[in-house]
Amino acid sequence: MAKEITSRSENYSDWYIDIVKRANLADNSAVRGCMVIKPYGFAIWENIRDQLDKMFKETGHVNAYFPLFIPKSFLSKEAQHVAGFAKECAVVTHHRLMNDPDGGGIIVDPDSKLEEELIVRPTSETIIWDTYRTWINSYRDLPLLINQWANVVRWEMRTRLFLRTTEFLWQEGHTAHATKEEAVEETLKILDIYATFAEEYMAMPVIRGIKTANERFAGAEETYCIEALMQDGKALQAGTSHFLGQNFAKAFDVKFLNENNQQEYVWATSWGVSTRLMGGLIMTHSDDDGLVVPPKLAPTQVVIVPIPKPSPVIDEVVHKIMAALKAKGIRVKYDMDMKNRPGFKFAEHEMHGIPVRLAIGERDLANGQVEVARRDTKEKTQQALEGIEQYIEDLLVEIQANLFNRAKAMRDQYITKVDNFKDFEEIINRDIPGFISAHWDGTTETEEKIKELTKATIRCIPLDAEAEDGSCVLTGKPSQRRVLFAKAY
RNA sequence: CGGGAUGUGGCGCAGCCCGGUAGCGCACACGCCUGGGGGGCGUGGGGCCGCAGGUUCAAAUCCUGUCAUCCCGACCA
Repeated sequence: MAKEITSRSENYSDWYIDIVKRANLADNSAVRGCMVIKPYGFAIWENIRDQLDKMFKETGHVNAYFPLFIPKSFLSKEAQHVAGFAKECAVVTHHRLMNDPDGGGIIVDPDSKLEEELIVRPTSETIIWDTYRTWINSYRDLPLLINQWANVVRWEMRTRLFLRTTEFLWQEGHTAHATKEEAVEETLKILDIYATFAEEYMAMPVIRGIKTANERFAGAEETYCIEALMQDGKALQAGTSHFLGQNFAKAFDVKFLNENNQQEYVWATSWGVSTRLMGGLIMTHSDDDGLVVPPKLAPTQVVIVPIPKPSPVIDEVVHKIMAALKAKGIRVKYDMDMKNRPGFKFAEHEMHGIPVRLAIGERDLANGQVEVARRDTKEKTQQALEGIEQYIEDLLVEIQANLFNRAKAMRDQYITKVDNFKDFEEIINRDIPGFISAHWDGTTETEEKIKELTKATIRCIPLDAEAEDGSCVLTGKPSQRRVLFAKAY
């Protein structure tokens, strides 16, 4: 049926790439590892961005913008931070080009070498904390709750559209607080926003948890995360919120005067989600017919297809329906294209994941009906034209809920409790491995050993993990709670 | 950086072994017939065969070099 799209069972990776390209989300670019986000993909990203932005602002955050370039010396001020990012930085060394005197075209002018090289930001903690030093003097300046929407560059070895690109778009929040308690509270508040957004808007169920020391952000005291499960049984880290302690305050000498006139270092957090969410969105809901977008994030929620093509009598009814839907705040589009036939249009709209499609022909009009097709179940029904806007409003709510419930049922089905290493290996090597809930002795050595043996990593220690005495699935040493393992993107 | 593969109209590919007018499908443009799940017929436009050398009367094809991309590993949001 669907042309040029690999089925999930045939090859999940190819399926993913086919969806991204055929649904016009993104393309590879002339620059290795960098993608072009196409208008339709960007429209979805804008909806993600706008909703998150609203949630940040509702919780007291404001937006600002910091430079793309970071002086090399800044990056090295926090030891762990530089260790974590040094291997994947793009560096600006010159600022001018010239004609090659030997006729070889344009070359870098060797005389334009920079005194100090500039790093293209892989993340902005350093430049931001260097700036905060001058902004923060007193406890009255705190808390400082700033977010920025930006692009960052991480020179990864292997890239995949949306999931891992050399340049990606994200938001990064950087907050400063007077006390540790307040900073930890902020970290958790953001984690809650991320989880709420993922579940209520993306319809993507997530597990809230804490990263192990091994997986922690470079320079953080504690990293909290939301982890989602994709349809192929691999985990996707969908967002992280870091409690940075006083590490960056100390590295950049950011102190404030407390109420008792004493100097103290500031407490910090940072947190981010990226265009990777687009990958999560695709791999949570889409099927072999194309993309599936939850109604709340769909650029177009309802598309109307005239059968077989626009005509004055059909147009008139369509415009009435559109007005009624728009009055309810529903994003609706009339497909007036004259070139393609209905069957082609149906397939195209399904490929783009539009939640609801209406088909209207003169036959329907004679019956006072319209055909309603929902993208999530592919169900088609005839509905009365009268009051159709209410039916559709309710249907969009139902689709949103159905997508979440379906994804959650799948996710829950693929969380397996495991108590010995033989079972662990068997589960992790299934076609759809999913999460493994198992005991772990708490050491990095064991974590690394398990990764080496199975390619599974500890995705997180769930925040809601109950205390339970057990023994480590690999070493048999005592453990107080289960952690979640999975193969990850 | 190790292993494998590929570069030919916008996209997907054949042609290469065995040198001799650059082809097919899709897409695109126009016309007619169609029209409730990716229509049919016809006509037409579009190419330094990745790049640079070499062999040859003659190179997409053979030789040398080079660049790029993709896949599999190690690194990661």
